[in-house]
Amino acid sequence: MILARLILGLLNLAPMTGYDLKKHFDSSVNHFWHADKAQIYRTLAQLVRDGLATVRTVPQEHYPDRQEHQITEAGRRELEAWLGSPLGPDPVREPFLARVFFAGDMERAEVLDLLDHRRAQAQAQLAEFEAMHADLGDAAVRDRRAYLMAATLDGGIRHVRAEIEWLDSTKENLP
Amino acid sequence: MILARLILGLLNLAPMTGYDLKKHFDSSVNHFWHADKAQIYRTLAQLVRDGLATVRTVPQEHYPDRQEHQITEAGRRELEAWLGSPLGPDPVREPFLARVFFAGDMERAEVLDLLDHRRAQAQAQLAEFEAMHADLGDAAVRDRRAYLMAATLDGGIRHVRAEIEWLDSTKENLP
DNA sequence: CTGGCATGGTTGACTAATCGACTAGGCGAT
DNA sequence: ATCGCCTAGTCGATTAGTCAACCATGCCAG
Repeated sequence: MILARLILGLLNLAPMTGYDLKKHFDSSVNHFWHADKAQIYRTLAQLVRDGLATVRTVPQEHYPDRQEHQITEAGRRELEAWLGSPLGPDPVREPFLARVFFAGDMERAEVLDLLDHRRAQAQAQLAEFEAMHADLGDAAVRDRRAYLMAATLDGGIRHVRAEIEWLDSTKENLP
Repeated sequence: MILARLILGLLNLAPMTGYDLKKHFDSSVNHFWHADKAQIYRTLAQLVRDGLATVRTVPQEHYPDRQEHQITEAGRRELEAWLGSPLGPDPVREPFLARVFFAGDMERAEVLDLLDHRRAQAQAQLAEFEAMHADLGDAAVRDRRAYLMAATLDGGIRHVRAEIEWLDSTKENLP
């Protein structure tokens, strides 16, 4: 599964708890992946079972203990293997395009409404991504790791922009 | 589930067998959704259980019988309800961006290789989509249903083009 | 002093999706 | 004659993902 790899990737940057991981999935990683917290904890347990990560309990004052997970050597090898493996075709899944595809029975006004709603959503997401991008320092110009992370965000932005342009053009010519 | 809706949408265009549906998913619908055949058959059975579709067996010469599924009135209402329902945020899932995000440990040449491979894939997909688009008649200018179906393909095309531009820009500035 | 929020984690039930094998007849090509 | 492909559909096993509840503690605001 891909989630196991993403978690390994994050653990490779720093040891983390499931809670930390969830926060990453909800922020820095959320423009290309989403993960449910139950699934994160279960995948983490599986990584430990498979020897790709280890846990140690770190007590804290005033807070619950942290179950800190660290990537192992085997885990690093797994990660490398994934990064170097051949690209499979990733299955497309665009629920919104699906709606549009089947919207032929709707009134013209309803279709316009649908497209407008989507546009508002996309615009909001664009603003969010652009704000995140602005927060990125200038390390991303020299350091390859930072550059690639920033690049994925840029990919998300271009992606959303393309969608907005498509929405506008689709509205304009709608018969 | 979304698949049930997509199947209803297709059945709304014409009565079909699971086999027919699978072919649609592998051709006209493949730019926004993919479905496994086992899942199609199971979902079809579920639609019948729920009264959203009916089956009748149509014998054929030289070929196995067709289990032809037709949408019911209740099915049409379901479909309409879906089309009119509020847009949820659809969870992003971009395995390729995920790889790039974690590719910081790779050599520069390896990263370039990864991006080039993806570019070749995207280019191939673009050619495929453009060929499909060229096959669409001119009905799509006047008829709303045809227009919207063509629009989703156009969306796919813009999407892939944006990805190619992103890949080029990412390669160009890679430190 | 109470309620909400953050930390940190677990469980059960369920739905969705994938993979591979299996059945079975007909067709055309080698 | 046999091999592979097309039509058409079914089944079992497994993985992935979602939803909602539940546990416990501590902090701060009202």
